[in-house]
Amino acid sequence: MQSGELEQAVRMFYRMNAVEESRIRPDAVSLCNILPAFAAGRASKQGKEVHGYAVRTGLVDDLFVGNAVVDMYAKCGLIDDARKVFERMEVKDVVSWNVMVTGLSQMGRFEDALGFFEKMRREDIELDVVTWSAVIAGYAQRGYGYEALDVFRQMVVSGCEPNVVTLVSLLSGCACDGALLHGKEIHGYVIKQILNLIKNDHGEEQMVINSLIDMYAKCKADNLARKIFDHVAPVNRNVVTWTVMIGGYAQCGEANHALELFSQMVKQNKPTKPNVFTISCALMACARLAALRLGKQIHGYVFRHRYGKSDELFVDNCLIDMYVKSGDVDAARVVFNNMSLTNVVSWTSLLTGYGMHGRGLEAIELFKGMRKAGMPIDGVTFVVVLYACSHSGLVDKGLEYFETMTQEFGVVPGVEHYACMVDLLGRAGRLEKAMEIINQMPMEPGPVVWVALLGSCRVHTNVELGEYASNKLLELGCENDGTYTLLSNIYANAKRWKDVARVRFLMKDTGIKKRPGCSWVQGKTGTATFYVGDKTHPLSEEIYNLLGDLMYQIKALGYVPDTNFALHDVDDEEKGDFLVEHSEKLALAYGILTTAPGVPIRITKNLRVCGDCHIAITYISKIIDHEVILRDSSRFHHFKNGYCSCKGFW
DNA sequence: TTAGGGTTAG
Repeated sequence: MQSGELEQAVRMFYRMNAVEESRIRPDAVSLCNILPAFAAGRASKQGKEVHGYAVRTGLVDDLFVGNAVVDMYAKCGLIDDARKVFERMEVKDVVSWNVMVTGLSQMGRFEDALGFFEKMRREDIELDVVTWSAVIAGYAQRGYGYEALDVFRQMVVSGCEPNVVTLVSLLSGCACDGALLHGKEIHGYVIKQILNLIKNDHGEEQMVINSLIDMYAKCKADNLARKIFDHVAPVNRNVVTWTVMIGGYAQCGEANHALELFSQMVKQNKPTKPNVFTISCALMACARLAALRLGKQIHGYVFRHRYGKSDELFVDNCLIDMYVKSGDVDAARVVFNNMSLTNVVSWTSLLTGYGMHGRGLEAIELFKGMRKAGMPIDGVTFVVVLYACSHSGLVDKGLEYFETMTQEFGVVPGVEHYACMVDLLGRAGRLEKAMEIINQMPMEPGPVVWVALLGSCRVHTNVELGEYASNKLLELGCENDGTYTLLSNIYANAKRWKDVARVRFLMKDTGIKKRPGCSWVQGKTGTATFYVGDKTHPLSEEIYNLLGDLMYQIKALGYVPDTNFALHDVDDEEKGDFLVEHSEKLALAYGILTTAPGVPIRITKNLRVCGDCHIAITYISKIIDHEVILRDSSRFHHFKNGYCSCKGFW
């Protein structure tokens, strides 16, 4: 409810009091008009007074008034008061029960809501579409898609006809865990219902179609989602239709498609104005791709189209995240500094940024500022602070924070904090101390802890501990390409080719494929993507020629190819050739060819940067007139004048 | 009178 409406309701209320004094009694109808207004405005004080009036006058015994009072208390968060009134009602109907079921569900007491639902069934109260929809929505909001689907089935069996609300709730539940994709008969049913809605010209089918698109996109069936999207005539698409499709692509890792669609949205003949949801989805896509240029354009769009005060905070937080992940943490800081209002997300996003870019000291300063500003410091804050220490090699500072987080802040370390400590010590090469921390853990070390240890074993070539960590991961059922690849790399590093072959065989046997390494550069005309040994780019010949030149030049400066990273069981000369073809080197050469002197080259890699590429790019940065900003799956590396910002902590 | 769709930090 708008605040104006609430004021109006309050005025009505005082007029009603005056009326009471003049002995003209407001009737049930007036109470049923006023109570929902107080419910919507969460105005429990006024609501209570009206309740008092209803008791004094006996109007509370009216079924509709009773229901409105219960609903008012429930909506104001006073669910126990709601329940007391409900219990005292002599005559109840299905609405009285429905109000309690939804009230409890929305107060986070879903178990109790289900208790009421069961009681309704036991007492043979005829359930209506609102009861069923409320329970389906309750499951859906908690991410229990299968349960929502199950209740939906029971509803259909009982003969109760679903409506738009039911379908929208069901689909939002199915979007959480892909349940609908496994229930084809329900799919058919939903489609039939939508067709019915369209045929009967309800005008509400758009909402169901939007939910359907969202559900498919969230179930990673983005092709299917797009099919439906394309099927909807452009005039019938509203801002949500666009947003769910853009957000769906962003979450499916199809950020390019998301951004194409965003451009299409704002360039239509009669454009649909993106709202904050759309903006945040588009910025999320930019952040994933590190698409700084497009992110800046969206920033410009936001600036020109001034969003409301309450939306500003949300959009600014998304902008900070976009700038941080696109490699421009200083731009993120400017956004932060210009915010009239910040919240914990704003601070944490920027803190993460300083961590990712290896600017640990600034992260620590920001953390101090966060305390001064009175922001809540919780477990998440410490994950970020420890991460920042870890990526800047601030081992002692990290150990200090780990000690004080409980003593000073009352935050008990969870598995994720131990994982940060293992990472912190591991990156710094203190593997024994990392193992000591693991042995001291009061809980079972989860996969995150072993992954952190395994990663460090890879960097610091510790075969024994690496084998131990990967065995632990396999015991925990983490049979993914990352575990096997890291282990295989550790063996290859130690020249244990038989073991490499064994791991590769295991991968083949279990059908696990290594994700191919892939790097991309944002050029003026779009994104150029490269895989290992890629020769598909139109500039391929120039790229390889330039790389050949660069290799020749840096070898003269002292660069020796680190063949440990080639990981093929061939002789060293051949390995050198494989190394030249790594995706990050190809991306860099393309960047040099297409970027004006003095302008930074921004590269993104889906996996961690290869050690040899890291050394090579450090050398190359001595002889080119560009800063190279490389984001890998772990952090940012800023290469300039023969130096990398990561200082070896990667 | 009661139920409903799309966003941010680790």
